[in-house]
Amino acid sequence: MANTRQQVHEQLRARIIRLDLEPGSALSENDLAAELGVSRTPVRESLILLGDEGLVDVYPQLGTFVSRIRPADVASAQFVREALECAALRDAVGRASPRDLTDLRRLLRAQGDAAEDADMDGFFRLDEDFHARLMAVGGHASAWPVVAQAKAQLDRARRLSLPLTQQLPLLIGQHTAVVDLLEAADPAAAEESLREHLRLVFSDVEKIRRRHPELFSEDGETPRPRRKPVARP
Amino acid sequence: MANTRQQVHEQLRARIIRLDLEPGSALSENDLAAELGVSRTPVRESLILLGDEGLVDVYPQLGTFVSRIRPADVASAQFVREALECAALRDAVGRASPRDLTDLRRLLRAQGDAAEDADMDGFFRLDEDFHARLMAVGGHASAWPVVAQAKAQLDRARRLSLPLTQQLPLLIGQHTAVVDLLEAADPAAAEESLREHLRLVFSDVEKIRRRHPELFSEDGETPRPRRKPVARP
DNA sequence: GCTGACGTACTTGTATGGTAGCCGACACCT
DNA sequence: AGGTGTCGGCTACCATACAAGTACGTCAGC
Repeated sequence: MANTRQQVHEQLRARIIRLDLEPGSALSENDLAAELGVSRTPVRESLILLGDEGLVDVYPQLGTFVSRIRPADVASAQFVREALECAALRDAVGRASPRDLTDLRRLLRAQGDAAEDADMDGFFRLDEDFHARLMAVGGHASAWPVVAQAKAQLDRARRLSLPLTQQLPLLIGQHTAVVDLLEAADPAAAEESLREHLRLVFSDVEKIRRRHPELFSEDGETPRPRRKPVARP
Repeated sequence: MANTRQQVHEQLRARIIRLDLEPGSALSENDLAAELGVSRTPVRESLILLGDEGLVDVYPQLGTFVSRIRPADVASAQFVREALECAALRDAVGRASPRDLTDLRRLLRAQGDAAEDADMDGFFRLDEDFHARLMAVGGHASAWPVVAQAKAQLDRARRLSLPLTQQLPLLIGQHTAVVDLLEAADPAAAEESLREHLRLVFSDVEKIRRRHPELFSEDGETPRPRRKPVARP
């Protein structure tokens, strides 16, 4: 990719979602530009886009900060994701070709392998591929970016919940159930199964919130972050 | 609002949706900066955001153009809007307070007045208010921006269909039906009524496509637009 | 008349300089 | 001691300069 801005944007986005950049930490245009070996311009433009996605908060003349996870945003993202994926699945039932089904089942097997190897990054990618493919089967691949943007808010917290590795087989089982019901052409049951699966992710986020409250924004908190104090002589 | 970028962004966005800036026309950073009396930077940053929304297409080293309406994008936007608004309406049934219902009915009356006065801009605003309020009643006000972004693709074409003014009472009637069924707490009928309403808008876009094909991107069209010829001496 | 090379004018992309505003630290006054 | 004014350093914002690239108009050559 020739475009510096896109490179910076993708890299920062990945780092934020991986929690490599911690919620609440400051992001200075100057520091990032120096660290990445580019000028401030593409960094700044990337931060503007990330602000639009809700992944960073920009306070003019004060600083840019990795946004803390806002419970209201999580609920909103979950609503968007659930509504879109379930609607797409309803359209997918009856439209799935044999090729679609074999591809989906291949993804399921790959997820099983990744779970056995404890390959978290691989499992995450395959999970994303699975859900994207499901929407594509319904003829709504072009709506996936909307889901992906909403998902970003959830994935930051989910990444922490996976060390509870014993859940992986459960997730794969739910995926399998969705595919089975899709093949059986039972729209209502398929949708309910998918909804249950997505809601499980939601409750995971709530668990993480209790275990890592520092990643979330308290309700009564002042929205204005503090600048880091200078070193005293 | 002190922020120049936001001002430029909102103004350009409004102009594009109003079709004041015609699909396919070139937008030069320099020209816009001169016209608006600001430098290239805020203009450029606005164009990046508009590109992210799908309202302009940026071709590096070639130019930036108001995007033609892509039928695939219209279908995608319609899917997103329908899924989200219908899901929100399902949640709204049974939650609507008397205050919600009176506010909604006040909006309906205002729409009737705007229709009588042939106040198109006013009717558009009230239509937007109505749908936003409907989602708020379901507790999903924060998901409205997602709908609004999808709606932008539809509204560009809709603006042309409204001179068929005789449709306005039909739209208001459908709005009224939704509120009636919401008050009657009939989720299935309310959802079906809203879906029919949204689909009508969708079919309007198709009508406009036949009457104004120049606003839409042909399927076999080369994606690379031509640069405007220079004046000869 | 037709074809192909080339120059020019335009575009967006990137880098850098200067400005207004905010916060924290600290001396000073009450 | 508690409040207040000022100063310094930092920030994002905006303006501007430079670089890389594309397409069109021109014109030489056939």
